[in-house]
Amino acid sequence: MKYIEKLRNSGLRPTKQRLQICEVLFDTEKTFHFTINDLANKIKKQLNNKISLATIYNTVHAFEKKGYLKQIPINSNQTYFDTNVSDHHHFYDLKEEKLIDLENSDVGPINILKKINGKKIKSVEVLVKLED
Amino acid sequence: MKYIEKLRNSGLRPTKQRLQICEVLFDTEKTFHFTINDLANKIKKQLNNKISLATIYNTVHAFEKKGYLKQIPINSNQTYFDTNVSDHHHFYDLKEEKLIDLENSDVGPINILKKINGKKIKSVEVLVKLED
DNA sequence: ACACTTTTTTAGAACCATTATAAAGTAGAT
DNA sequence: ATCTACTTTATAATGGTTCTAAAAAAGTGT
Ligand SMILES: [Mn+2]
Ligand SMILES: [Mn+2]
Ligand SMILES: [Zn+2]
Ligand SMILES: [Zn+2]
Repeated sequence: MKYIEKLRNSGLRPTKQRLQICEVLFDTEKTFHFTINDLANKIKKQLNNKISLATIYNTVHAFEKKGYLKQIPINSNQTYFDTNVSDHHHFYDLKEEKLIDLENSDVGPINILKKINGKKIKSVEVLVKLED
Repeated sequence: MKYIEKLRNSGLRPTKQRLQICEVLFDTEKTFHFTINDLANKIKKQLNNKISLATIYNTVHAFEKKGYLKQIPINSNQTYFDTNVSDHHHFYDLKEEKLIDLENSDVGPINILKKINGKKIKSVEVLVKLED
């Protein structure tokens, strides 16, 4: 299993549940955006065994903390995550309620001119809302 | 009252509660960011009478719909609103959990190169996360 | 002022995503 | 095999937000 190493190196024990969640999240060609609910459904469909919701939450948060997932800042009652952890931006289609990746190259360089004393920039994220 | 007209023109009846919320929100020199909970506390402190939480929610949503308030896209369990409805951006201080305005002039011009068929851009919002 | 309609406020219930709990299970070390 | 720390799990609790439906207030016409 290719994820055993990855988990071990992160100080996470490679349990059956974590490995299966890795498969669902990272064994795809393309990266994708999801909510916990999306992920739970995907797991139910792809896997024959059940993983408790608490474990899904725990695992997603553990992976996020290790940098294998990113949270996307957006106003929604559910939290959105991204398997694309590269530095990039998003369209948000208001009608469809869907996120679309916007690569850094699709956005001109962003230069933050204002400085805040004693603070440094950790990330710069652009959200472009779309309407019809 | 200067807000009576404003509310009438928006098709909102100028009730005592709405006028009082207007005072708390718009009678200040500076614009500010708030959650519903912040606003409820502010109302409790500034006003002698009580406004029910349901009315605060209703009013904030009504004002947002009319464009007198903006929702700020951010990952939090609470929804953040802004009395600054101009086109602008935000710093988010992760340690202090505070938002700071970032005027358009503090950010270089943003050019979204990618186009989505049949959709047009409604807004472009930048969130700059700050750490120590 | 009064009657009538529509909108608004309100307390409280309901909703529901997320987090906490604590007991049972598992992984890794010795 | 034993021990210990970590993990999973079902379930309860939490808490922001929305819903409900009855009372109050606002607007309209007379
Ligand atoms: Mn979360
Ligand atoms: Mn809201
Ligand atoms: Zn993305
Ligand atoms: Zn602002």
